[in-house]
Amino acid sequence: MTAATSAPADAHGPAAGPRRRAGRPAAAVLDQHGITVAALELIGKSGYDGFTMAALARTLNVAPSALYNHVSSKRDVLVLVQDHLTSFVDVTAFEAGDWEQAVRDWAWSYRDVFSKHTPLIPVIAVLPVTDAPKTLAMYEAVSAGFSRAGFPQERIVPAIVAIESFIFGSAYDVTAPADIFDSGTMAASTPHFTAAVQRLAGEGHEKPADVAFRLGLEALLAGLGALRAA
Amino acid sequence: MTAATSAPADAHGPAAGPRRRAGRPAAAVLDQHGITVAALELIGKSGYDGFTMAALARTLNVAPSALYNHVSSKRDVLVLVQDHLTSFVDVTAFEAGDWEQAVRDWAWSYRDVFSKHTPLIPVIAVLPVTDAPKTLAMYEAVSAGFSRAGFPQERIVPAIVAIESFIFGSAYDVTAPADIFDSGTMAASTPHFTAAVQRLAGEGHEKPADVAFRLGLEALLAGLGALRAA
DNA sequence: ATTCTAAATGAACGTCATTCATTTTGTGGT
DNA sequence: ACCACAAAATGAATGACGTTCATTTAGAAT
Repeated sequence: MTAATSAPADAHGPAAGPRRRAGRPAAAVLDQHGITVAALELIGKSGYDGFTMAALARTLNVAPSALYNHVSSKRDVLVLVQDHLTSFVDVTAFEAGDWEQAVRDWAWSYRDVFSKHTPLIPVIAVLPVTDAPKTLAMYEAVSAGFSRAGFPQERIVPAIVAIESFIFGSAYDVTAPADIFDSGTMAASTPHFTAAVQRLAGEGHEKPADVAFRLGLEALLAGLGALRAA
Repeated sequence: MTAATSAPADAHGPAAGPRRRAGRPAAAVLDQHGITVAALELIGKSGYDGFTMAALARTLNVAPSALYNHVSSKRDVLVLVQDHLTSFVDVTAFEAGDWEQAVRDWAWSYRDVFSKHTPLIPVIAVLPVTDAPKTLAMYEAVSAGFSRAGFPQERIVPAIVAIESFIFGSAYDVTAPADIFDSGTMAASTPHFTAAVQRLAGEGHEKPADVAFRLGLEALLAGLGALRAA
């Protein structure tokens, strides 16, 4: 039921060599990687509304039903895209340098990647890491960094989950319309909120979503950083 | 395009009295509030998968097309449900008592309400407050509390947005399967992460999502609380 | 009684994801 | 070379859905 990426083909490297037990037929016009790349490109061009199995098949010059030899559902394609996107998240700062800056770089990068792909968030959030190897690799890099920074083992996963939750929520925030907080005709009945919103508009030219993300992230960094061993 | 809740009927109280210009016909079997309540009940019974316009119409003993006299789309119904649910979020602690405990109560309550309604989160996150009066009322109560607690005006909205982002992300987390972090066969290649996950399982009996939420929320409270005036 | 109009109806439509029987096409074994 | 196998591709069909529209219904105002 929840078995994502349960398609027939193996999920090893591109050139895995002859490995199958029985006869290996057909020129293989299609494979999971090709589908993933085509899907990502299609999403970039047409957005998630234009992303249909039919449209995906068309870009691959293939019948829609052919896709189902390699993926078991549209959700499966989204899982593949999600995992592929995760490899664009920058975790290099965890290898060297201090924990705080590493988390900062990672978090901003993570948010930026998925703010253009918010329809994937409901998928990511409940996806077992087994079905997403590159995502798992990201977690490994991050938890290694936390461990090296002196984080108590039993707090590492909760801390990562907390930061990730903040990132996912903030990714949505990026997509919100600029006037989302305009109270319109009810402004009179919401004086405190309306005043706070007005103070916001006058501030610097940084995007509101970025201001909120920075504020929350720095607060999290300060609060979580205190957990590290001296 | 983004004009939610653009249905013909007024959105005032239930008994708004005679107000219309011309003749007021029909016994009005349906109205927005009735639709909202029925939708919420249907979602509770059948989940968001079972929530179709046809099913909603059936519970109201009405043809599906009749719904479109009161709402302009299915998304519109979700907006109504969202706003209705927001009235279940507890903001009472902001009236009296200290800021930190008020935010704590609010945040837990907010997360608990929407963790059972995660399909609404993509809707909420980009919805102009004008289309959601009860949500606006919540913001008013919260920002009043922030203001009273000595928060600088220009930081109030970003702080609320940051906390809300964390709450939305955490709501998804509640719905994640228990074994989401089980690395399976790749455990060997992810030693740090696997070790951290194992430390987690051994800990107390509190649900992992609750542990992460508490950790992140307390960190946010500490970090954001420092912004208050003395 | 006539008229006006919101509300309800039922029959469409169009879009999708998905399934299935069938055909195609290399490859490995003989 | 030939055969048999099985993965891969095809095209038609299916079943949900959300939504639209011409038409009917029925209360309220004049």
